[in-house]
Formats: sequence, structure tokens, C-alpha cells
Amino acid sequence: MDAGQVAQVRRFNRLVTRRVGALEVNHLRRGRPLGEARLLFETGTEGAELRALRDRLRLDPGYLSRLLRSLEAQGLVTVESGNADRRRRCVRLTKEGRAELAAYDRLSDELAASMLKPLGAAQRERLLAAMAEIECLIRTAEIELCVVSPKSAAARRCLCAYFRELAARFEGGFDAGEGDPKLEREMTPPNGCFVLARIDGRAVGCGGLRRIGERTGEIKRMWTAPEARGRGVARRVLHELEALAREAGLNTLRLDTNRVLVEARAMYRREGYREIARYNRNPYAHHWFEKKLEPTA
Amino acid sequence: MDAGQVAQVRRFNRLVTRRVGALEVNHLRRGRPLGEARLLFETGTEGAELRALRDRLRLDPGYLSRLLRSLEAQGLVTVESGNADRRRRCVRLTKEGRAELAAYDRLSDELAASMLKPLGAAQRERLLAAMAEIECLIRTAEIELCVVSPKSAAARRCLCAYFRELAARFEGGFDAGEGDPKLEREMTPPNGCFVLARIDGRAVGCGGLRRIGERTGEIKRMWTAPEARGRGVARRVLHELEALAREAGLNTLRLDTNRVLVEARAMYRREGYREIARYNRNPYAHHWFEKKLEPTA
DNA sequence: TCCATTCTCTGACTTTAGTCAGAGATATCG
DNA sequence: CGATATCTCTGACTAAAGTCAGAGAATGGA
Repeated sequence: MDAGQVAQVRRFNRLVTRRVGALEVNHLRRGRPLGEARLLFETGTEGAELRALRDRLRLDPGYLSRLLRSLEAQGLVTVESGNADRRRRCVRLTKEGRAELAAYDRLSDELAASMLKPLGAAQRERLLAAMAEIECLIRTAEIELCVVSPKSAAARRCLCAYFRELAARFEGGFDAGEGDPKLEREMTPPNGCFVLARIDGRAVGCGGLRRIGERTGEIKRMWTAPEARGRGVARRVLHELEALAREAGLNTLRLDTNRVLVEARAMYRREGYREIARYNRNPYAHHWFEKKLEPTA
Repeated sequence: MDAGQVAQVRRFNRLVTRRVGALEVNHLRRGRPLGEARLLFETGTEGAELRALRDRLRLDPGYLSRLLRSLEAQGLVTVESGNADRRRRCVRLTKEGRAELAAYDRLSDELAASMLKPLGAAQRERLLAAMAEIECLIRTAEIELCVVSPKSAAARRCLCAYFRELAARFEGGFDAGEGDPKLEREMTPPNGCFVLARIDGRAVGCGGLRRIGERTGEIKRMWTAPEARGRGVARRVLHELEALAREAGLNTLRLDTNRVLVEARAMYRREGYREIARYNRNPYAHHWFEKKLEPTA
């Protein structure tokens, strides 16, 4: 990554925190301390658990409590204990609180509109397109990867969604039953591993690795949630699996894929996988790939 | 401007202040109050006048003074009176201050790099392109227009730059002498007006309007500073002049231009000016344009 | 049932941020 | 020269943001 690129990002960060950030801070408080305004905003019409608010806004429990007392005193929110766990309390907006929130909403709209107003129609389109692009890419950059057991709840959800998708897309359908217990065992250490991709805590993709030879591994169960496609989730998962494979001393990775999964095939090619002859008996596979891993990442 | 566009801008603002803003604030303070960090940063290796710092950071004189005392106590800056006007004092970084600033610089670089790192090469390119686009458009949106006298200092500077540019670009050169006093008089109320475009307080473009008939006006002296081109400065100035013309009851605008000013010609066409036959004796003109103004903007 | 844990609240802080009214030094204008 | 304005500094504030320790209620597991 060269210095020019870094400089561009810095210029952008600077501009955007200056202009957008400063405007937000000054406009969106409505004569209220920023902390309270943010809290009101983050509570939303739905209400929220204190715990969630503390995590999202990174607030000290004491501080949060005090802010809530203040909002309560203003008649904007009520706090009551949750019904499942009575330690966890929930905030809800009162009618007045919802009115306040609506006012913030209007302000926020005005602020956004004021960024567009001075521009011509073509420039607006360009601005919006660029914003969408950045939004998408920043979220991509925020994909978190972690190694989990394929039996964990999140992993199971991903695998089920994956199987459902295969059943819908494969020409002859796909029957995974309850998955493949043997494969799942092989995707846990020491024989392999299973990687989950998360965005904002939500699982949006997965992929597994199992050893199939002395120094050969196989990639299985690569999947990306439909709402997260086009953000490089699969690519990141694949890189992670490759890194783990290298750590495990493997020098070759193989994988197979069905002919209807065109995007997947293109991705594997981009990532340096070469098509090879059939190496297994998977009845659903039409293409087989292999990549030699270089020892240093 | 439709609701979807506003929503996109809001999403973007939110994302960006959250991610970029929060990171900046937390990373770039190095155990120092944010105020001091910003001040150190804004002072820069060059040093700066207190006055300039106060304007840029919007600080109360008392507050600024106290922040400086604190930085002085830490041995990071020295404050001394300017030599021209001894009321105006200047801050300079000490050696330690420069080291601190360099550390901030490195942090800032790391922060930027961390946004790029998780992305692939193609995605990086896309991100950078989108950032450049937004930077450019936000700056465009920040162009301030104001009606000034063509005799004001800022206007004179623009006009001089304009004349110099014409002299350099016109095939046979251009001799404006001291400008055209008669034209300048006509570009002031009630016969016309002169509009200046500023970005961050710096004049970056201008344009004038004078009445040449009962309900006909003429656009003159349209110019954009080289460093601000491609941001729609001229378009905004032109729109402003058109609005002022409409207010003054004009229904037709004319203008002429030299054949070497290709960009200008393209811009006039885009803005609805049709090429017409010669309507004046300007020896430097090769193209003549006209636009009918609709009564409502 | 008891013990450790989790969650929220309160009180008692500290630090930052920001404001305001003078005072004193310096410059500018008539 | 004197009057006025500009610029910075100091002291005396207030408000907001953030921290910390401890108490009390609720929960979960041994």
C-alpha cells in the first residue's frame, strides 16, 4: 500500500470528520448535551436494553444511568425491568420522546439535504454513488473473522442457509440431510477448522478446511449470505483459511464446486486456484481446483 | 431531491462519523485532551499565528491561551510576539513538539492504512476513487457565493489572474491594461453586479453581469482559479448571475467567448446557452451565446 | 440453599470544554 | 498627542463528560 493511497485516505478522513462530524455535533443536539441526544437517538422508537446501549455507545454504567435519569426527568423516556431477566432493564420512548426523536430526524434530513442542495443533478448522482461505494467498502473492511466450531449455533445457521441455497440452485437439487457429521468432525482441530465471518456481530459467511492428505487440505462449505455479497466476504474467509492451512504445514489446497456456482468459480480463479482433474467422487461437483501455497504469507 | 437520496446521505454521514470520527477521536489524542491534540496538529511544523488558530479551530481567546500555556508547560511549543505587529503572537513547535507531531502523523497513517488493509487491490482502488470523488463534491458544495464590488481587493485579484490567463492562452495575446473602468462600473448596481466564489475564504472564481438592453444582460469576466477547476465553480457563479438577472427583470442573457476556451464553451452549452450570430465587436470573441431565462427559477 | 456472577444504581469524585469580564500591552487614526 | 481599537492574557466561573467504588437486586449453577 503506497504513501499516496494513505494520504488520500487521510485527506478524506480529515475532511469528513471536519465537515460532516462538526455539523452533526452542532446541529443535532437541540439544546441538549450531546450525550443525551445520542442516547435518545440510539434508543429509537423500538426502545432498547441498557446493556445494548452501553455496548453500542461505549458508556460507563454509572454515566448511562445518570443520563437516563435526566431523560426520564424530562419526560422523554421510561425505564422498566425486562420480563425475561429482571436485572436487564429496558428504555422506551414516551410520546414526548418520540416527538423529540422525530424532530431529530427532521434535522438530520435537513442536514443531508443541505449537502445535496448546492449540487447539480449529475453531481448529486455522483456523490450518492460514491457514498454508496464507500459505505459498502467500509463495511467490507469491517468483516470480522473468527475460528469457531462447526457445531456452534452460528455455524449451524450458516450451514443450514448454505444447504438450503444449494438445494434451490443445484439443477438436481441437493440433499444434505443433517449435514455430514464426519466432515464436521474433520473441520475441527487438529484435522482442520471452520471460519465464520461476521459483520456487526451478524454471521454473514463461513468456510471450512479439512486435511485430506499429508500436506494437502480441502476447502469446504464456503458460503456468503445473500445480503453481504459483493463485499469480499468469501475472499476474506478464503484468505483466512489459507493462512490457517499454511500454519498447519499444508502446501496444497483443493476444492470442488458445482457448475451453477459461477461467481464462486470466478472468485477461486481470481485467487489463484487452477482447475484440475476430478480428485474425488462428490456427485454434486463439476469443477475441481487446486492452489499451491507459498510458505510465507 | 427525493427521500431516497436524503436517506443515502444520512446513512453515509452516520457510518462515517461513527467509524472514522470515533476512531480519530480515540486514536489521535495520545493521552492528551483532544483540544490540545488538535491545537498541536493545527500548529504544524511551520508554526502559526494565534489569530489564525482561533479562527480555524473556533476557539475562545481565553481558552486558546490556556491550552497554549499547557502545551508550553509540557515543553512542546513556544509562543512569541510577531515582529510586524507585536500584539499578534506566534506559536512554534519545539523539537519535542515536532517529535510529538510526527508521532500523531504516524498514528494517522496507521489509521488510514488500517482502513485499506482488509481490502483487495481492486477494492482499494474503488475506495480511493470514491473518496476522491466525495472530497471533490463536498468541496464543491462548500463554494460560497457573494455579490461584491468589482473594485474590491478580492475581485481585483481574480480579475488580474483572469487577464493574465487570457494573455497566456489567447493566440494573439490579450491586453486588458488596467481592466475596463466602464465595464466595471456597469457591473455594479443598478446596472449589473459582480459575483465572487470562495472556498474556505479563498477567492476561487468570479463572474459579472451587466445590462445591455431593456431586458437583456451580458455575462462577463467568468473565471475559475486553476486549482478549483472541475468542481462546478463556474456553474454555480453562472446560476447565481442568472438568478440575479431574473430578479432584475431580465429575460435574455448573452455572452461571448474566445475559441481557445473550449471548456467554457462546453459549460455554456450544458447550461442551456445556444450559439448565436455575432452581437458585438469584441475583437477577442469567436463565439456568441444566448439563453432565454424562464421567469421562475 | 448458598455462592459467585451479572446488572443497574448512587454518590463522590476528576478532567475537559467552554464562557465571560476585565486588565494590560500594542497599534492605528485623527 | 490622545482616543480608540485590537490582541492576548488571567481569574473566576459553569456545564458536560467521564471514572470509580460500593451497594443492592436478580440470576444461575453447584
